[in-house]
Amino acid sequence: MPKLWNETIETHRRDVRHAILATTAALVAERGLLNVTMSQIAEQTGIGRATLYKYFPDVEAILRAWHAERIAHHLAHLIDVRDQAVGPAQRLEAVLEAFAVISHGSHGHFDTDLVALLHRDEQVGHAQEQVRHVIRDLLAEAAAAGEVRADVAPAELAAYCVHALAAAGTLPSKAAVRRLVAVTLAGLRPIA
Amino acid sequence: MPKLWNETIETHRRDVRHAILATTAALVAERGLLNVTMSQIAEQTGIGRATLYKYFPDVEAILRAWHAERIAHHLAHLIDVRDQAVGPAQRLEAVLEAFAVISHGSHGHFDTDLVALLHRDEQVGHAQEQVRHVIRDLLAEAAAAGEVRADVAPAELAAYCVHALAAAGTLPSKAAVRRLVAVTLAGLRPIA
DNA sequence: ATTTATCAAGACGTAGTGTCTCGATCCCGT
DNA sequence: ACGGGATCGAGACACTACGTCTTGATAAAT
Repeated sequence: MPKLWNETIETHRRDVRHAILATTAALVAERGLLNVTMSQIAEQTGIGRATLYKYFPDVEAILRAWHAERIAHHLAHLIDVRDQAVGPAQRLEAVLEAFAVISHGSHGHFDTDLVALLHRDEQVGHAQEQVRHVIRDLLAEAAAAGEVRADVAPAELAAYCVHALAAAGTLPSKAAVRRLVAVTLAGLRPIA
Repeated sequence: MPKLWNETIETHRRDVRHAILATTAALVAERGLLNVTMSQIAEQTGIGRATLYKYFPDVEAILRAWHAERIAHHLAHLIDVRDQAVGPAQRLEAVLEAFAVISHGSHGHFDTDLVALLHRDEQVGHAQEQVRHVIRDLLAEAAAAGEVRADVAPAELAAYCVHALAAAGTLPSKAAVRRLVAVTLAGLRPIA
């Protein structure tokens, strides 16, 4: 007897998939990456093991999908924040602040380095690159406007921003996150 | 027939342990974190499975030990670099540069975020904290000398440095690493 | 109402685990 | 050189998880 039926087959599939992703992330957070099995995931999700295998071939595939969804969500949010700001420097600052808030909320839960730990999957790396590209393009705009240093390539500055703001996950408060953004922006300032 | 005997029992134990750590890290790099088993590790190391279980209870314990050794090695190196420099700003710059070089060499191979991915082990986190404390103390010295901004706590600035310089693992060249260090240091500069 | 899709329990063979035994080998201390 | 102690690996054993398959039940789609 299926336990997760509600509307159409399509929404049902989406709901099951989402439940699998959410349950897996929770199990990994609770028990660690190496101590989660397909049997546990099926049981905690409330579906059969055979059903789980119809959605994903293994734990690694589930984690990749979970990560890709989170990155896509973050990307959409950052683009939204970018589009609501005006002026190169303001847009950059708004996006970096939003990124830091995201990092702060995730508390470093394998958000950024999953690619390295799941055998360097190109798809996962690609999703992260999209976020970096948004930031790189904003840096290029701000550099062209003379509001960001132009002696370092925007791609390198984007890597700096993404990693520096990942520290937000280790900070205790929103105020500390704002200071981190200010310090990061200070590193981008044009040289006098 | 034991395959790794040479000198004393103590050196033998150390050699076996080191071989296990090195083989495990290589297997993880090759096959990914979730696809490495105790049976594979024993086989590739050239020891029996029962022997492997005498050294470590599971894969996670091996990875923790591997990580702790690398952190200890990095820490010793950073302290050495620190002690060879003179003056607060010079010592800070020297240590940050050395840290960036280490990050560059590791190419992000689960060096920094293993703690988050292996179920938040306090021991692993503690080892990383020692590195951060060295940098934090250098920041405090430099701030007291007026060479680093004092409006942000040294612990927060240390988190910023460690994460920003972790970007070195994604950079293609030593020159890019040097630019990253310069950008990171720019973020630390006292406000005019 | 019929067709199509999804489902879960159970079975099956496989792989890996974790522990134990035992004979072989080597280091250590005298 | 010898006896004692330590380590070793192969194999056995019972267990867990896997990955696939079958089958009858349930639900959506037409």
